[in-house]
Amino acid sequence: MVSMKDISQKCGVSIATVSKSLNDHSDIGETTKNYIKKTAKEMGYFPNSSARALKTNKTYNIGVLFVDEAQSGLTHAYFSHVLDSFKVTAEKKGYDITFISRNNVHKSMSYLEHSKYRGVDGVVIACVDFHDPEVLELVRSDLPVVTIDYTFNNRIAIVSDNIKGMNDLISFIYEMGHRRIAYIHGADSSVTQNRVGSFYKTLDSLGITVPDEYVKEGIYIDTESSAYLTKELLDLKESPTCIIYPDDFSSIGGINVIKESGLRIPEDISVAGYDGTELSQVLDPKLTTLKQDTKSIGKFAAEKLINLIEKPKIAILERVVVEGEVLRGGSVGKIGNNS
Amino acid sequence: MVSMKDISQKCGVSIATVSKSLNDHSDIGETTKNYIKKTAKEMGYFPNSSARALKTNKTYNIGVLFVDEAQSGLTHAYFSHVLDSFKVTAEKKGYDITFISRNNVHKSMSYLEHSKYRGVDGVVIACVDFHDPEVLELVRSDLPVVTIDYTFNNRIAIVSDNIKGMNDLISFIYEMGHRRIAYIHGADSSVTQNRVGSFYKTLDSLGITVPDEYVKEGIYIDTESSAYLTKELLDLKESPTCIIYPDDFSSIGGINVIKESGLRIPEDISVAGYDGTELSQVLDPKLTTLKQDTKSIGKFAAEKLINLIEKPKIAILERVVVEGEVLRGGSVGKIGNNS
DNA sequence: TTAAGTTACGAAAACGATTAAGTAACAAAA
DNA sequence: TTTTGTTACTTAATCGTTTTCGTAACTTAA
Repeated sequence: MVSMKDISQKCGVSIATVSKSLNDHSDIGETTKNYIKKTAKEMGYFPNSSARALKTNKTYNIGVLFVDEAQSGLTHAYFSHVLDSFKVTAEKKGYDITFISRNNVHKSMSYLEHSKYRGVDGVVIACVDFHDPEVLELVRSDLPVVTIDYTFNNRIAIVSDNIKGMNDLISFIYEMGHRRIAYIHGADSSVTQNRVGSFYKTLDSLGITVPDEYVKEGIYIDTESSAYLTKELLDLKESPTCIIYPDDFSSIGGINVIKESGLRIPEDISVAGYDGTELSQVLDPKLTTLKQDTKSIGKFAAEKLINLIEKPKIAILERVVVEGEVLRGGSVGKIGNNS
Repeated sequence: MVSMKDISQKCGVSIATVSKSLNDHSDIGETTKNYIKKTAKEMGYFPNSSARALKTNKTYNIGVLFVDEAQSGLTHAYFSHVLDSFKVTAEKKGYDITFISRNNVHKSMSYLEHSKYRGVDGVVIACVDFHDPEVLELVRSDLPVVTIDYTFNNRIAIVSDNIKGMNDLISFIYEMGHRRIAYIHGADSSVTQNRVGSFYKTLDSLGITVPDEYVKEGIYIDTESSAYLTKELLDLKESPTCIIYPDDFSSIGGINVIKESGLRIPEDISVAGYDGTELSQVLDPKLTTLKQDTKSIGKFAAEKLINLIEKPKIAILERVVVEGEVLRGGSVGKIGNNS
């Protein structure tokens, strides 16, 4: 690789002059500056990021920490969409992204240590177990951090509005005439808590009391549990007219069970998902679901994090709440005037 | 961060001694070595990767280049699985991964330049347009490279065995009694060519002539085109008894059309996908598909690339072909003895 | 006793950049 | 004319490592 030294020799100036020219310092003459820039380009110069990082303590690299219960890693539908948007936004601002993990050969390296080792300028944390001591260590460190879908006291957070999301979803289902609404939710987490809380609150404000049997704990992205729990719901004396699933994918488990028992969707029973993945829109009938705005979430996360990195004084500690949108698929049907 | 300097002061030795101790050089006494290692651990020392990279020209960082037609980025089902496996394997060997892209703020930076700028030790290339001049520049460079699903002359390649895969898939379908088999394939690419080629060859060797109308060019991961083309197939005077789709996801488009036209799967018509994603296994009936061994592909890619990086002399130029497996779902039904 | 060899460490240069401080050369002000 | 101020550079230190080359101190062989 061609270095500043090479350019300085070719141009007959000092290395410092080259550095300052390329970084547009004001104390270099216009002609020299242009000449150097031109030769640099001609010679195919690109800065050595390691050298620059060593000196400036800035890597233009952002760490991504993501671990989920299912170890689905990058294949996680929701996260991969958020990450993709994050990546695109970050790259536009000159940042690359690197994964922070513990698979590392340096077994003893914690997330924080890994981050410091790589010298990332900041870290985005998503979908992990936020009670993990190592995650807490990272959150409490002096590194710029934004969290996704979880809020810490002194950290910027980007959260999907699960409360409004669930409220909107249920309101739509209610408007369609449903009064017996069941909810198979995912494993316990702050996201789940918000959704479940909102589920109860919304129905309560609509004057509906939810039987205990209507709320069941399932597993995210798991069709077996959703299938099993759906059976339980169908076997109830008074079974629900609509079932909400933890997410789009797991709704398929329920849908299959429903069809097997000879029921039709939405004529006999309605179903709804959550996430608004591509999948939900190709099912037949289309799945009614709450589309989380993964694009905005990823974009905001990147913007806020980079802002925090570059202007730590000005950056404000905020909690950005990103609203979703109800996708009114045909899987939730209209029920007669039995208001 | 604590540096070698801090350790050297605490231990009363030179920086060189610290460095050599931590790197297990033979010219340091056992006692000193142990003492230094112990203090290093106590002080929470971790090497500064930038400094090390600057000096050694080794970053323990691998670049990942992935661009697909659909710009689906990380959300690409096949690729995200391959990448996840790649990532896990690489991390186990102490390598982190960084994405190589062109979204970068340094607009003029090519893939190769980006790679050199970041100083990645090697690059894995997948699913991109392998005719892109920039990709070629990278492939022809002096950087260690492995490609996935495409073979260059002087490069290690890991390829999914699309020829055998399609052969196996069709053989199974044939065994189930099908003789009129249609194939909606994806956009042109070497992967597609292999599959289509194998499709024709296999059927030919089974003594079946494929009518031109049975082979249609669709789009990967696209349900609209698969739906549209399925309609065309159903409208034929002599429509196929089985339709193979570009991939699992797009098969849904076809399945919906089939159901809408009142046909049952597999009683009236059979369908098959390709990939073997989770999705294929939760459809009802389960989709018959060819499961590509994404785990092995990612793992091999990482292993071969790291081997090439660490032992460039010994590493052999090979083309690793990874076989898939037919998942015999219920979507392909048995047809009577009309051999 | 002396030469040669071994062991265990240190000094210093180098990787490629950034930047504070210094310095010529020249112009403008007093 | 002298002082002061600009402008346009250069020098040199520095970031945290690695590594080559020395070099004491001690051991062994002659």
